[in-house]
Amino acid sequence: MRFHSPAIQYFHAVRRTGSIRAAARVLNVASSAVSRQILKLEQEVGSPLFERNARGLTLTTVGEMLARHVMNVLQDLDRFRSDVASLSGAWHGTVSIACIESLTESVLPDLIAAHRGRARRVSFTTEIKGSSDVLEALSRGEADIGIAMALRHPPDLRQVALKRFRLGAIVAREHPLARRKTVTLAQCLAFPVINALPELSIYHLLQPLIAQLPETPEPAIQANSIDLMRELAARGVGVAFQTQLGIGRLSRDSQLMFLPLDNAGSPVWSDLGIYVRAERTLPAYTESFLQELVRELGERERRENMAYPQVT
Amino acid sequence: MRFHSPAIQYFHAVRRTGSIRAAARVLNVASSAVSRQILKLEQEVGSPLFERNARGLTLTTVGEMLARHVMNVLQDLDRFRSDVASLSGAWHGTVSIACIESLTESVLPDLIAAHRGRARRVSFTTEIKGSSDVLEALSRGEADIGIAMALRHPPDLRQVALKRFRLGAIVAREHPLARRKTVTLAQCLAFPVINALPELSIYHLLQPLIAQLPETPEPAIQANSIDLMRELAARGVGVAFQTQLGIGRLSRDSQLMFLPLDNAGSPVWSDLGIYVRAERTLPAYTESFLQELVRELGERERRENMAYPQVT
DNA sequence: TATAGCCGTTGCCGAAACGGCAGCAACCCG
DNA sequence: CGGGTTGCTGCCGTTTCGGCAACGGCTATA
Repeated sequence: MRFHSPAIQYFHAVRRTGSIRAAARVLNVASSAVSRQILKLEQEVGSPLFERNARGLTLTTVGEMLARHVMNVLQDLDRFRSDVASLSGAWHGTVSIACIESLTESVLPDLIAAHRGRARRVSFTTEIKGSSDVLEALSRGEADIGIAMALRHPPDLRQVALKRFRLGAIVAREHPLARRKTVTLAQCLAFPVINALPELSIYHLLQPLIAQLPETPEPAIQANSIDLMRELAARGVGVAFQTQLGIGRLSRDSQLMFLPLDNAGSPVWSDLGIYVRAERTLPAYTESFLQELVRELGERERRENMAYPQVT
Repeated sequence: MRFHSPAIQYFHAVRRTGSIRAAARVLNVASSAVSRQILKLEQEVGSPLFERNARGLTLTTVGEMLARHVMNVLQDLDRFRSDVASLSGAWHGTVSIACIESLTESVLPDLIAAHRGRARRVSFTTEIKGSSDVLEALSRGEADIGIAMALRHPPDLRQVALKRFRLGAIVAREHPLARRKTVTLAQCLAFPVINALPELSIYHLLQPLIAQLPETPEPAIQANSIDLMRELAARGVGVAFQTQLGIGRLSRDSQLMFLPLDNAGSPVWSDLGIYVRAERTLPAYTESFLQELVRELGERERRENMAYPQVT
């Protein structure tokens, strides 16, 4: 089912690999063929699509415009294929997800496992990244669904849903703070603290609040792995910060306590956004998973807000 | 700039013309070439795209799916072209509008004239149709922007804006009703009435209300032209029904009076929707006009509601 | 019932496009 | 200064495409 001119596919491969010869290897054709198609494209558009650097190709402005068009075409082709397939009952395809780390503990594996139980022939590709990398991967067409901190998102992405979760302190069961219902940031900083590095978005949530405090002691530990921070907190090394989403299993085992943060009487929110490329209609199997994801996150949001009502 | 395989373009032409030979004439190629491309497509998709009737071709279910994909591709190609053109400062293209008749008197000509004054190289195609035909033309990709009564719209269309205008009685200045501020339907029916035929959406707005009345006299005149109804009302032939949008000039000349309808104390609304194909990003010049259209209709809605406040 | 006018499809053949191979100059890095 | 890479370009066989003419199927009209 390859009814689009080879130039389209070749251009797409060259953009992704950043090199004509590399693209040719991926496509299993001679590099000369790829080179010629690119040149032909540039002639028809009437403007160069790539800047030829010594070590590969970079998109020009016009090239980026064409890349956007080609991405729309190829992604819509995928959707068409899945539409035709689902007509004959065969539901198969690959859902590609880019996601931040806080969902790896329970949300994502639970959902994927459940979905695979129902639709065995739908496979998944997941990639864990930082929030801004998630959005970037989505923009570049390397993922279908993106889950990230709800920052300002580029206009070519669409925010499907926005769920807010309370940020809280994570401490071991034996920790002195563990018997409190809520904690303030100042109370936490009296103890050794496990801080996130700037590449994690928790850093950007907490930093403004910490900066307001009169004194800011050195954190005991800084890390860029949520998993590591969680495990450290469970061993009583210090106080970590997370939403409850990220500590599912250890919380169920009662090894970890989640204490909602109280910032001058109001909660500290961590906004989670679900994103999709705006100029695109998703294949049926992807759309189906997307809706389950939104429903599940909504459910967790609801449950949390019942467990820790907003009025502290 | 034809970097999509000929099969795509041929398929599109065949779908629009409903015949291979007709498509070949439009495309300036031999009919055999078109036939072969269609057969090749069907082979690659693995399923027939058209049903061969004695007098032409009709899309199958799979064919409709491919038609949707092809439409997305070609419309997005248009947008890409306009993006490239606007990069070099040249803003040109054609905005294609499908619209119901009530806007032909002032809204549409005013807007188009103003826009052409600013962007001389943007041309327009307008087609006046009934509401459901407007939506259908939009779905088939025969228009970029659709303006129609806000019925339930198919899921492949997106409602960009929804503006509501008061439905009113239109009478000549000398008409006995002309000195009233508002009128009820019963009051109107005491006089000769110019009714819309079912193909106009006013009919479907008024019919339910008329049916509620104890007696429903025969209308004096039935017509399917808003222009004609307006001119008849101006000549004192009877009472017609319209929104104020459709009677601009004659109203300015004070030949016609607009009397908002009062239905048991509440106004009768006529909802106007602006529509666009959902799976599509508009070219810059089209988007620009669309925004002016939405702004202008919003402005008219606001002005009307000030002239005839909701509380009667 | 015969016929003229559509329709889509198919063989045949020349023309155009495509892809593979090998070799070119330009560049980076050690 | 070589060894590696990059993209580009003749040359040539293969594939694809399009035009022409003809065929069978169908409809409407005489």
